[in-house]
Amino acid sequence: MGTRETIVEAAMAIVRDQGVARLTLDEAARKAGISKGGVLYHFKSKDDLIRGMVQRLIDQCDQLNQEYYQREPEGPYRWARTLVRACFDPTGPANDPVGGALLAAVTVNPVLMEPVHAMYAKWMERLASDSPDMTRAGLICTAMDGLYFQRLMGLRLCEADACERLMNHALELLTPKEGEPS
Amino acid sequence: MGTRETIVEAAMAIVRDQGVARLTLDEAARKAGISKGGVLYHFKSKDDLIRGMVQRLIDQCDQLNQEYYQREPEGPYRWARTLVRACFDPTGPANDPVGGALLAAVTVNPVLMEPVHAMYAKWMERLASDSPDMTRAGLICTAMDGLYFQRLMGLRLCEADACERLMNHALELLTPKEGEPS
DNA sequence: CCTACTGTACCGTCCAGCCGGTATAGTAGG
DNA sequence: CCTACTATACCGGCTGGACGGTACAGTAGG
Repeated sequence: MGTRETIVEAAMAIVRDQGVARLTLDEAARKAGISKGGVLYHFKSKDDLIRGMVQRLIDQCDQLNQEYYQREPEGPYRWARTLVRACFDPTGPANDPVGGALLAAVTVNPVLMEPVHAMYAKWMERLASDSPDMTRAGLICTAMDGLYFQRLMGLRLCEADACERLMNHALELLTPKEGEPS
Repeated sequence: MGTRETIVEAAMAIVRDQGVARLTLDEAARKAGISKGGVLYHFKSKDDLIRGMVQRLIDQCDQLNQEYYQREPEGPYRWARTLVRACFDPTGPANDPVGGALLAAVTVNPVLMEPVHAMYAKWMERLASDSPDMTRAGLICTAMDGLYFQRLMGLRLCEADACERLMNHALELLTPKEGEPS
């Protein structure tokens, strides 16, 4: 694995385990097993490092969504269903406990959120492309954001089984019944 | 208004207008029109100040929920409907643009989240007390969290009208139809 | 030797928390 | 009424440490 990736990985781990405040160049270097100079060689500033973290998250999400999309049967709400399934992937970035605290790090510098905004816009576009009822799809996907939020905040509302019921219920709501007005 | 409240108010404003990173004792003092010493007289540390902010948020939420609960007709999902309505209150804490960035401030010190956890637990209890289908209620309320998350992150997915449609759709899903199971 | 990369030493800034001080009000004893 | 003492509220300078960023001196592989 490239040094760059190692550093990003280390930075993520720090945020996850110790909170955003603890993310410093020194600490990231230590955790990555190199020196601060090394970190600053690869990322020319702390903001730059955070940018790297954000990009990584986006890439992971994109990849995961792509995979689930392939696997999801065609039909209405295919993208919405994909998003739901990806959100519950136990290995995905959404389930890294407090992992996305990356986004919290971003709170410090809102400008760094722009790539995320772009990602969201893309998702919405996809969602709109195959959702018979965009309000319905939006509501369900917003619930997925809620799940993410709860994880970020350390709220443990979903025990494993309640979690699965939640997912199934969301999917049900995205499966138009026969004879139901779209 | 007591000095304590003034300080909390000032701190909130800073976080809302300038981001968490800008929240310092000096700045809070300046904005509140007193000196740093004064701030530290009322809150013995920065963490303590943040604790005060969290408490204020909780109190506001509680009050808002109480109000909406009174106004909400009896019947199944009364609490769930209350939470939905409160979430869309334009003057409520949930709609203070980026206001809840308070929670982001908290990201800095996860320990300070404990009161919020307690609040959540109470909400869940209430929710469970009058929801025929807890999975349904949980999903909808999680969507409300998602809304909050999107606001925190500066994602503007709800234009005013889409927002209203979302709320109505959520309420519909909490209004059991005649002849529907459960 | 040169390029890519890593390590170390250091600088300037910022900030939390401390502390000594001031002002005001209340209270008690004589 | 006056003095001594105490409590509350607030002020602002100081300091020690942390952190981002720079400069520069290696060093290993090609």
